[in-house]
Amino acid sequence: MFSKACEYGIKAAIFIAVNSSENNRVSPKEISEEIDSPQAFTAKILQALVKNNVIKSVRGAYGGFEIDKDKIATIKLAQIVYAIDGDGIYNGCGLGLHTCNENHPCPVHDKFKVVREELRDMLENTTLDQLASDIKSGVSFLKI
Amino acid sequence: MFSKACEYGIKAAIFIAVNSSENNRVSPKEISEEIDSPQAFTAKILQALVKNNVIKSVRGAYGGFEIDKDKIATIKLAQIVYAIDGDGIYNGCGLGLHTCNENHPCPVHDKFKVVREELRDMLENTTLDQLASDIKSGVSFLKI
DNA sequence: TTTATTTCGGATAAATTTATCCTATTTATA
DNA sequence: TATAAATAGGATAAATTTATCCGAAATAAA
Repeated sequence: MFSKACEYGIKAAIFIAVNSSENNRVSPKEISEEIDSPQAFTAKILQALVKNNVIKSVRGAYGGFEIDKDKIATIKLAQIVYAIDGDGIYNGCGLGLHTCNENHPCPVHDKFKVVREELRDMLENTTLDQLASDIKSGVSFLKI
Repeated sequence: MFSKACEYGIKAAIFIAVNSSENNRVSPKEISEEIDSPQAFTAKILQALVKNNVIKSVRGAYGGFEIDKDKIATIKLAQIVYAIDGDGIYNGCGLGLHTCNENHPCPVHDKFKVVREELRDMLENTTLDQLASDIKSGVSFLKI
């Protein structure tokens, strides 16, 4: 469904959110250990999230990644997916047609629309704080 | 959502269905031209569909690919996707966790479940003849 | 101001997916 | 039986995604 990069990005953002809510800045090393991902690759993905204003980086000694506490509740899964995988999941044709729309639909256009709307809905109505709180309470997990 | 191979596979199967309903056997060349896909790669995908009993191949002169007329209405999109992409889309974790289930869920487990069920539903309730008839009536298209 | 720490970013490598090529095998027809 | 036409399948190449490495730039603290 999502690229590996996007999976890492989502998990990393959740982990950062959990820590930022406790005023704790984290490094790529800590992140990749907690979410079980390759460190250098994860660092690249973090850069993309920084560029897209999903997370904040602080360079230099005692630096790391964080999210403004009061922003955690406003960040949607959709923003993370968009930052890493782009808008293909929303706008791309299910069968890869270049031109696929109501007037010139691919064979599964209508059927896919339902699924895609469901997905879009989910991504746009799920915020980082919801996901982070489940991690904090031990209801959900970031690895294994 | 699906791999390129799977996209080609779905389109190829629809094209074969359209032709088989008119007692017309088709070649990889015709198929790849009609669905705008690389010929040799498409041929490989057709082999996978043959192995999984989605389509039938006839070797030798005057050979080609076809689907038993009375089988077209029974073939579900799900079978094609399974033959090419496997069951990852059903069973895989949205965030790539090896162990992700009700007892040990990833952060988006419940939210994803809804989308995945919608997708599964769609794939298991869409048959080749439905898709083929839209192509025949010019309502939907296989390329551009 | 120097040093240690840490992100940034470019270059490169490995793995996977996508795509091509060529030969073997099969089969209908002459 | 010989021939031509067609799928099967292995080997290989190209493209993309995933992953690693290393030096440059930034920054806090000594």
